[in-house]
Amino acid sequence: THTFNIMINVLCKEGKFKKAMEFVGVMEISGFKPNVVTYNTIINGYCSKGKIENARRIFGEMKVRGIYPDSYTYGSIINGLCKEGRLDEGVEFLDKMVENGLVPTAVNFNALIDGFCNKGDLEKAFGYRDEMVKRGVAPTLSTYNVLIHSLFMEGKDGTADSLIKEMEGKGMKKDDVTYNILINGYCQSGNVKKAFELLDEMLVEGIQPTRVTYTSLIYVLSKSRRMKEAADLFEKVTRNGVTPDLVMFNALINGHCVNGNMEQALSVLKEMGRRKVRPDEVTYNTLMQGLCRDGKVEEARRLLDEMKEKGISPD
RNA sequence: CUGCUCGUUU
Repeated sequence: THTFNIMINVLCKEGKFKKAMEFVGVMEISGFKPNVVTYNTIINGYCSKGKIENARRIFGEMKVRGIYPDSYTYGSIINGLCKEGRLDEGVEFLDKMVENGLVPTAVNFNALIDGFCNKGDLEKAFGYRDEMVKRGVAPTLSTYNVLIHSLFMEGKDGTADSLIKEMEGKGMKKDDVTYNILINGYCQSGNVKKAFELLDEMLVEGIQPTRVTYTSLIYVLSKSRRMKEAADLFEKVTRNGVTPDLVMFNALINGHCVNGNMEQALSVLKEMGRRKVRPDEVTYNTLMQGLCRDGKVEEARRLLDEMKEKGISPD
C-alpha cells in the first residue's frame, strides 16, 4: 500500500488524476486496500490544483467507504480553500473537524493564518495565532515565517523584527525560509547590499542557501543592471552543485531580457534543454516579451509556434 | 507513504 501511495502521489502532483484513480483500482485488484493516506494524497492533489469540488467528492467517498478523514485530510481542504481566498469556508472546515472529534494542529492553523495574511487581513491572521495558543497549540516556525513574510512585505519591518525576537526567545532559530523571506524582501525593494548581508549572516549561521535564495539574488542583481554579477552567481552556484530549477532559469532569462541581451537569454533556453529542465509559459512569455521589445517580432512568432508544439498553452 | 510558510514573466 505504501508503494502504491507513493506512485499515486507522483501522479497527483503531475495533475494526472485519471491515472491516479486507475492506480487505486489496480491496487485494490492486487489485494491492497486504499487507506487514509491514499485518500489524503488524492484530496491534496486536487486541492493544490484548485479543484476543491473534486476534492470534496473524494472526501465524501472516503467516508462512505468507512475511512475517517484525519487532520491531513482537513488540512489539505482548508489549505485549498484558503489559497482560493475562500477563508470563511476554511474556517468552517476547521470547525467541522472539531465537531468530528479531531484536534486542529499547528499546520491547520498556519494554513488559515497564511490565507488571512494573503488577504491583507493581519488582524484576523494574528487573531488565529492567538486562537491557536488559547487552544493549547504552540505556534511553529512556519507560523512565524508566515507572519514575518506578510509584515515584511507590508513594510512593517519593526513588527517583523519584534516577531523574530519573540520567536528566538522561544528557542526557535531563523531557518532557510526565514532568511529567504528577508532576503527576498530586500531584493524586491532593490536593496542589494542588505540582501547580501543577510546571505552572509545565513552562511555564518550554517544555513545553506537554496534555489529560492539564489533566485532572489539573481532577480535583484538583474534589476539593478548588474547582469554580469547575476550570471556569474548563477554560474558559480551551479558549478558548486546546485541544480538550477525552472524558476531559477526563468529569473536568469528575464535578467538577460531586461538587460537587452536576447542572445544570452536564448542561449540560456538552450542550456535548459541540455539540463532537461522543461520551459514553461513563464519562460516563453519572458522571452517573447523581450524579443518584441527588441523589435524581433518574427523571432517571437517562432517561439510562439515552438511553445505550441511543446503543448504549452499561451496566454 | 499524505497536509502549512519563501523565489521567476504579465
